[in-house]
Amino acid sequence: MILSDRRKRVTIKDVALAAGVSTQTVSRVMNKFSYVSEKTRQRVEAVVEQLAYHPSALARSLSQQRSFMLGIVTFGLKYIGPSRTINGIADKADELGYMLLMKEIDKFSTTSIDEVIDSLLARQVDGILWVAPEIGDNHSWVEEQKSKITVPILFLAMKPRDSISSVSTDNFQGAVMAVQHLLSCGRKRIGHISGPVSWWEADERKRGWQETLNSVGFDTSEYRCAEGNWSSASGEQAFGQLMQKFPDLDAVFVANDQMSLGVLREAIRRGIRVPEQLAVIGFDNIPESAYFYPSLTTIYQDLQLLGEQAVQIIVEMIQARQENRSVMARSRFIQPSLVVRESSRCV
Amino acid sequence: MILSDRRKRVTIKDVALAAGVSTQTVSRVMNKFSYVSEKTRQRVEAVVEQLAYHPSALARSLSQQRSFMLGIVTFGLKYIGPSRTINGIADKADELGYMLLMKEIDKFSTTSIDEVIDSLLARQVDGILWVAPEIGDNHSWVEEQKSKITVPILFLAMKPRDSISSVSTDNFQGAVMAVQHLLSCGRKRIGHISGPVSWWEADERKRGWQETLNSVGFDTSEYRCAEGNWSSASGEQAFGQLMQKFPDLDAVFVANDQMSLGVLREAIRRGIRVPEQLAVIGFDNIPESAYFYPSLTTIYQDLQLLGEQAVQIIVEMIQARQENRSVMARSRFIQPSLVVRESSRCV
DNA sequence: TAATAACATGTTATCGATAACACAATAGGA
DNA sequence: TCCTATTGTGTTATCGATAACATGTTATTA
Repeated sequence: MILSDRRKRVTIKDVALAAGVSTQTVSRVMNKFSYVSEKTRQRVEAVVEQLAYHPSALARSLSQQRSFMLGIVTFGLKYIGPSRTINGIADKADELGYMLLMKEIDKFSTTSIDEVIDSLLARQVDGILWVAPEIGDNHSWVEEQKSKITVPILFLAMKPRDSISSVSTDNFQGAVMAVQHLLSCGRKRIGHISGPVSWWEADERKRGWQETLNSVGFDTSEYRCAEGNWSSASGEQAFGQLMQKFPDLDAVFVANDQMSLGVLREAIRRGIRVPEQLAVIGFDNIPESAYFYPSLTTIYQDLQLLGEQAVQIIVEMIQARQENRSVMARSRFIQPSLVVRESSRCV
Repeated sequence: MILSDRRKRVTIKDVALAAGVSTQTVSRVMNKFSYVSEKTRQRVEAVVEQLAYHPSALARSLSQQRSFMLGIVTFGLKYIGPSRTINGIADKADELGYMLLMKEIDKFSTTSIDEVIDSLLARQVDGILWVAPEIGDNHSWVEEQKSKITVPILFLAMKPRDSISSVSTDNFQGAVMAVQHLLSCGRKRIGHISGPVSWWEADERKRGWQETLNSVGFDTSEYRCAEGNWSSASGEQAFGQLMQKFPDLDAVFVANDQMSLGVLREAIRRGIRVPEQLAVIGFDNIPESAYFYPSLTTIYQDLQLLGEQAVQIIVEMIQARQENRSVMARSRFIQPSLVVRESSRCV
């Protein structure tokens, strides 16, 4: 057992030399396929074992022009949403043999977006997953720059657009379900606390609330809505405003669970009994929401699944491009579901 | 303006050819340093601009034997803790010019650990951050395998060991602060709901509770402790057990905020008034805890900072190795702090 | 038995960059 | 003026693998 210099990595040449074959043969053994005699194979494998040879994925990427890495662009990793999604991405990527090259962005300036994409492309990622919310027109660059991006790119939680692929939770439908549930419990005056409406997701949820009320002929001339910023603090505050203007509210659909928590707290402070006087329904189904007081009815969006599907789809796109097939860009939706708990018990 | 084939990447050769210089000169222009005449520089830069040349970081990594990538090994990304840490890591890495190559593990078998490390090394990461909890002896491989890992490695949240570098929150000290706070409020019968004690972090928090009570001469012959699994459900259940056995409890230190939420809920169910009859203190300071009912006193651990420091340290280790200096392995602690809220108001 | 297919292996070029070295051309100092 | 140091640029080798091609050896088939 020869111990070579610790610092130096064992290369395919070392193996070839030690086994008395060409590097090409070693490469063949490592990658299966192609013909190698049993005898040679065993000899090479023995040497590989002995020298603890591990091929350089880096060199392989360079020569194959393929890295088996996915570029992940995220925003707001400290929040639970993105990290759940990443979790699903990581699982599926692992299963399909891809690694993740991550880059977090903290703003949406054109230059920073350019830089991020360049840095991923420079490392030869095979595809890019854009895991960042659509806020205002921060996705407008997509149309112009799309042609410059030389690898498949898939957007998560983006408003559907022609000729761009995306996967999103059906926020609109989720909101519809929430409001229908409240209606079915006999609630008549249903308010809404939205997320920042410049966010596409927040806007969709709001639209779902509004259109559902319209569709059953409810008066929405009075605009029973306040805007928060996803935080519990903002939920608490928005609910205060709402109650000030509409003391007769008997239900509120809140755009996420964190804000719902703020609502519940403020309700207690004001002596409003939930659900007797006021039904509350959230969105997301964070694990804690089952232990709020009262436990929170909410719309469950499966972000883990979203991440998994995203990887599945982008890998298909990568394979298609590899085989020179072209695939239709497509926008997909994942359906959320209703989780009924105490905060909306029928009265 | 010549539009070349979309598919083909612009290489240094294309630039060299177009500018009428050697590739080496282009390389010199791209990397500053070294002598290039002003005239040549401008000509090359113009061509770079025109062809939209972006150097391949991949090729550079191969030839420089340096990738400016950090390997990140995580566990339990779906929980908020790890993702907060990753957030800090991502920020600092970006600042220092590193990208993150992520790999999530879901179990701790020796083979899977081997595989993970190999896959990172195969891609030539410059260093590895191990962002996974120490559970039982799942870190025992470190001692044996350390020599095989050819790049610096830094562990987060690991029990200090000689000749291994780590950064952790001082869980013991956090627990001490929590219990001292309860004592200073005049609480006499202080229970504990721990995390899974096979986790080093959980064990440290428990030890802090125990030793603090011992140090002030409190009777700990009665073992006022129950074990949870970090979830709200387990907190609720553990608290039930605890009250069954020790109905006279006047305070409880809970090993994380999620479990505390379960405790608060169960306390309400049992008609126990918090904080009048029972003080509750958690650990972590998740954003929601300020909006629990009552709002939760807790120990704040700055995971973001933990991540940032980790990157800072590993980059120093990388630089040291690059310059062939050796650095002492060191275990570091980050101090948590006490956040007082309603759930422990003095009576 | 000769032609052909399947198997087995080696050689050379390539992926896209940088390192190391070589060699001019200029500038400054003795 | 000659020598040396500083600049500026090109050439060749290298990083660690695979692709493409070439070639030799068996086995199969007509």
